[in-house]
Amino acid sequence: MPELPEVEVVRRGVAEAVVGRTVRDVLARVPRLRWPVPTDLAQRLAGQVVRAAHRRGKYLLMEFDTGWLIVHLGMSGSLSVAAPGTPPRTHDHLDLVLDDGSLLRLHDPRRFGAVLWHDRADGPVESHALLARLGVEPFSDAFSAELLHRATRGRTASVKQALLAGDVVVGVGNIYASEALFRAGIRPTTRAGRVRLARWQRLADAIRATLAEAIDKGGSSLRDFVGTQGQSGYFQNDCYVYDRAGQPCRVCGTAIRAIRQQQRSTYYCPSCQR
DNA sequence: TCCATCACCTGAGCGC
DNA sequence: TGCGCTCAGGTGATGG
Repeated sequence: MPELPEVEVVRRGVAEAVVGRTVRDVLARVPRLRWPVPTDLAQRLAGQVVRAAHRRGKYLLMEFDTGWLIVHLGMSGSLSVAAPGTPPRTHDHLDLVLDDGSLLRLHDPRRFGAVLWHDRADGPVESHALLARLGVEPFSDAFSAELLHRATRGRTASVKQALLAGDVVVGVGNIYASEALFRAGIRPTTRAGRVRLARWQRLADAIRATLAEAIDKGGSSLRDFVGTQGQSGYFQNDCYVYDRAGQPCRVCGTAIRAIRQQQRSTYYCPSCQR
């Protein structure tokens, strides 16, 4: 499922294949995904050039002269470039038809994704309701142990829940939260408000390292994710704990434990993580 | 303000 | 083989 690394891999693919190209048409095959798909996308985008591909958290932002196409891949979404005339498969919900007839195609079986439009006349895209409340980017200068420490004082939720909430740091989903907490040696159930600054420093370093490594490996393909050329990622081969319940810890050999937190699976090593 | 829970959705996997 | 159930999980809405 797409987290920050997967969206970043997609963004790079879109930047390479689509930026600078002109949109000829938009074909939406479903009226809504998580939210209604704007019905006037074809009128808005036909004849417009894709100026840039940005990412904010797990949102992909395709910039046009008049605004931004906001795409969220949800849990099962993927974007791929298809040859002209390629017939849609089941769950191919939306095509951007480019000037040469090739297609930027959104595939999303679970339909938890979203396609939205933010008009430039309504202000910068960062002011969009879905983006305005997001926390800092983990690769930005604003991201630090001090920020994490300060933002979680007094919070009784678990440290993993604090990472997933997205109001402090963005882009860390269920997989990478478990992996980063393992690398930092912090048990996921620890109350966020009781984590000391030195441990936040280890966690901040681990978050950056885990996400960077995942991007280098093309993301994770644990279930649905593929890149814009249909390629799988390889990070899942390097997971220390995620989806490894009962298997020996790669560091100490202790059996990896699986628990439920807020209806989500959490994996950790009871020996390495305290 | 913070936190927990629910809802949305479909495919895979499992037991019967 | 087919049916029904559970699980997977990102995130907004809701209520305590």
